[in-house]
Amino acid sequence: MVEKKSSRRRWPEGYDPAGTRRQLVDSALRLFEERGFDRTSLQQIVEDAELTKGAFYHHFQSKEDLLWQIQDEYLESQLKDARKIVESDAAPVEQIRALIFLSLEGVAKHRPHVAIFQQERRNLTGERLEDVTRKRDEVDALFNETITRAVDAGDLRDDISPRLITFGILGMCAWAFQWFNPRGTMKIKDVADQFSAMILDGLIVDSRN
Amino acid sequence: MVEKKSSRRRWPEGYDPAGTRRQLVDSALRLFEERGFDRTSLQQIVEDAELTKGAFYHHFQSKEDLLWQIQDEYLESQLKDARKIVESDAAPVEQIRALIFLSLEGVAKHRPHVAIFQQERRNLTGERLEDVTRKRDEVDALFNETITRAVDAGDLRDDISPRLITFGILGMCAWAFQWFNPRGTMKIKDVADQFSAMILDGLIVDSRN
DNA sequence: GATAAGATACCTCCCGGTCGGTATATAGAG
DNA sequence: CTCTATATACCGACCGGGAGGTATCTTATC
Repeated sequence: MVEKKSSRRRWPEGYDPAGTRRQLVDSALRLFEERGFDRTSLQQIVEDAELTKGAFYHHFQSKEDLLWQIQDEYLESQLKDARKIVESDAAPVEQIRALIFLSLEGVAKHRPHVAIFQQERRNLTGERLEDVTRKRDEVDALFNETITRAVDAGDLRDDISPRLITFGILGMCAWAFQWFNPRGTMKIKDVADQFSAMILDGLIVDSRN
Repeated sequence: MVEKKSSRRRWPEGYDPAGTRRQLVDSALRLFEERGFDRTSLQQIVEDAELTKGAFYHHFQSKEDLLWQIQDEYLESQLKDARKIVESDAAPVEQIRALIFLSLEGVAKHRPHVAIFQQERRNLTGERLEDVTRKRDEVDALFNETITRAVDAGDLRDDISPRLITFGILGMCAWAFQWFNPRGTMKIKDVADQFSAMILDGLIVDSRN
């Protein structure tokens, strides 16, 4: 995969401009996850990608711009998938299960993105911060709408506010990135199923069944 | 208070060393929460406390040392309270409710500590990181033990692993600091009660009762 | 030649940390 | 009580280094 190893000034035959950008993003993804945004210098990113600052500033406006693009590509992806679920004709409760799975799947499949989004968001400022926050809120709102619909339909108890349910579920899912090990024995689908069961059916053993 | 190597130190009565130190900690608490550890310079902390770098380095070994002390004072406090709950003679399920409340109460009452612990932990290194991680794990373990006891006693269903239940609950509670507004209408006790109900009794409305 | 893609040298800024000095309070000697 | 020695508490000028960012030049493609 890594074809470009030229530290000298030579252009390979089919050189790929988009590939260079990707390489920078991928290096940043790794380094930001490992060491955090502030503790990762431009120099490190550029060396990791076997490039130079010149290349970097040809593709990005600033270090913050890179951070924003990383977060944006994840949010856009999650937003798209979440919309697909909410716009489906599945029952509200099934949509909730699907959203839980989507969220956890994101954690499992895109760890660096999630880590960076959760931990480095505050390094964004101004418009970029607003943009990312807005998109995050949109995803949250999709959860909230679905949950509210489930409550209104009488499928979920109405003595707990939908807002609180939403935050509870989001928290459970978001927290997974703190402990879930993709290489462990537990598959993310199992986590999703058990979390869903826990929230929807409850934990208490009583005499009703 | 941790003093490992000391050479017969005694505090003169007339001075107020603890006050100065507190002022530095309090300034750091505010600034770290607002701007993050890396984006807060020593100069800012010291200016905010109306002191100088000289004073700072008289009380702390380094910037990281200050960060560690802040996290430590929170963890010690939570650990103490959590132990008290687990060592009580309340029923396991009631202990779980109490632990959930403790965790959420921490978020509400010590926002800056929680924010700094959750977001800036990675800025610690070596022994200090290990120490904080160990104490965090101890708190988590108290949750886990209690939950396991509840499952073993037959109070909670046994088809969801205690470990997963623990992480679910911890996530819900930890996430609260992302959205909970202490000045809002909702009291933290209500959040705790509703989260407990959600997890323990479940959300689904069925015909069995 | 125009333009894109990238390399290299360089700039300014400010960060964490140091270090010598000073002021204050207490303890002990006389 | 005063005088002095000493430890604490704090000040603030200073430093090396590395940070993000820029200017300018070179090379490849059309």
